[in-house]
Amino acid sequence: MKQAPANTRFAAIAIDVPVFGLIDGELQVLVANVDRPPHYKNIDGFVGGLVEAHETAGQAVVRHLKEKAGLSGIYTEQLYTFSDVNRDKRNRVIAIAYLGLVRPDVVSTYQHPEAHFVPVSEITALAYDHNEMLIAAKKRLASKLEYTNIAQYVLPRHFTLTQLQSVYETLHKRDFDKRNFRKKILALDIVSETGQMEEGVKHRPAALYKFTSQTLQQIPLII
Amino acid sequence: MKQAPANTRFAAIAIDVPVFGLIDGELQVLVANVDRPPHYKNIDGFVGGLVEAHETAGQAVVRHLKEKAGLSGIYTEQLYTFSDVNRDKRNRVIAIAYLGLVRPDVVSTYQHPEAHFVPVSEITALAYDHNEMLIAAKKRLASKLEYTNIAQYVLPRHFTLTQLQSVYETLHKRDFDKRNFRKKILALDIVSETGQMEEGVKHRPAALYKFTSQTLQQIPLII
DNA sequence: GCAAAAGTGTTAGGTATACACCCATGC
DNA sequence: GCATGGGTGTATACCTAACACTTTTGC
Repeated sequence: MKQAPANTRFAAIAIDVPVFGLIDGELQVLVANVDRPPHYKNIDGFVGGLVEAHETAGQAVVRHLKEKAGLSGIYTEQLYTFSDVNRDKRNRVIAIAYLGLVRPDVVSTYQHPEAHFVPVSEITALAYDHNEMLIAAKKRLASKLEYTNIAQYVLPRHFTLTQLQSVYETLHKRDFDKRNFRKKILALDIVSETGQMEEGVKHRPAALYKFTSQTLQQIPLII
Repeated sequence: MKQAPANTRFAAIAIDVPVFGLIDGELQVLVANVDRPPHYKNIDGFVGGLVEAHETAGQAVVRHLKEKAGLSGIYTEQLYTFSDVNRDKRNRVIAIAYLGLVRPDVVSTYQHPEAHFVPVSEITALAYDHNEMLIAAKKRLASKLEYTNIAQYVLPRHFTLTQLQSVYETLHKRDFDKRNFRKKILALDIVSETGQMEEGVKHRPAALYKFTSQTLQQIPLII
């Protein structure tokens, strides 16, 4: 592969990945400490890094998530490309943002020297333009819930209908009627019973369900 | 603005814009001749070009549309970023694709030495990965019709309800019942009568409508 | 008066919403 | 036996879909 003429190569290409997880009805996002004085001193930012000459943006996402957050095999999708001239105050970096999702067991057992999950509600200032990225990512997630089976990527493989409902309630900031929610979800045939029941809970155990398709599918209108 | 270290700057950044217009129930797209031997000889591709050091991707879109297609003030939105290592066989170029839309009068009077509109149905091989871009762009347009007022950008400012219906029919490749379509659109309050009527048609003149909001709005479910 | 597209209402079936009580388990 | 969340049905209002004829204009 030849390189483009040097004067056309003024920018570095980065990927950044807000990774969301949902625990106890609270939306969490993965952040890492950014410490690049003088502009970014001891401030949180999403996990990300440069794209290299031999890889696609998607491959860079996989690599950086593994190296900098110890995450692999998680759901990601491209979100938006941020190209403001001063989005990185140090030099010109174009960032291809991705949305990442992890299941609750990942969040609750997460241990990593560089990165950690924090409730989105506690996020204040982030490095670069990551606050803007966060808004775009939350919006994308909430909207995809309505017309895809994306909820599966923030749930355990086997889950109760109440857990599923809680995903919708958390991300849409409103409550749904339990009976109506169940009727709708079951009518859509996007989940099926596993035959298993919850165990070790101090109330009546719930039936466990799974998504019928393990890949992202468009659903004709969920909520 | 300092530059990033040279070894991180291996790629050029480009924007590419499939611009759609709708004429007589046929979807048209703007292409220009690409002639960059040996890989791309005399083949069509979308209008686009490099992003420069001082501008955002959005600004590059405005500039290239003006310079290479004589278009300004048209609707555009970011679509997807293509980063395959060999998407441009000559050297590494990352392309931020945008979707562009023009009104019918633009398509029907369009004259430009470098670019021209062709029916999407007649498109075969395009340069670079532009066939893939075309698919993504058509999909985006069709899907945004369903939950936004984006149709306005492919219609005259004043249009008949039949013209509006025809936009939906063309992009969804199916027919709608005229009475039901009108009821639905009018109930949504996204268009209002202008008070004017069609002129110079050899049949009963239709009432002319306009969109109540001239900016892109989410609509609670159109079709 | 004919061709061409505009414009308009009703009915039936299905979907969405609102709403309250009994059940199974752990402690 | 009590606290906790699991699980279920019905009635009403609303929305969707199917369907055909009359009106206005240009020629």
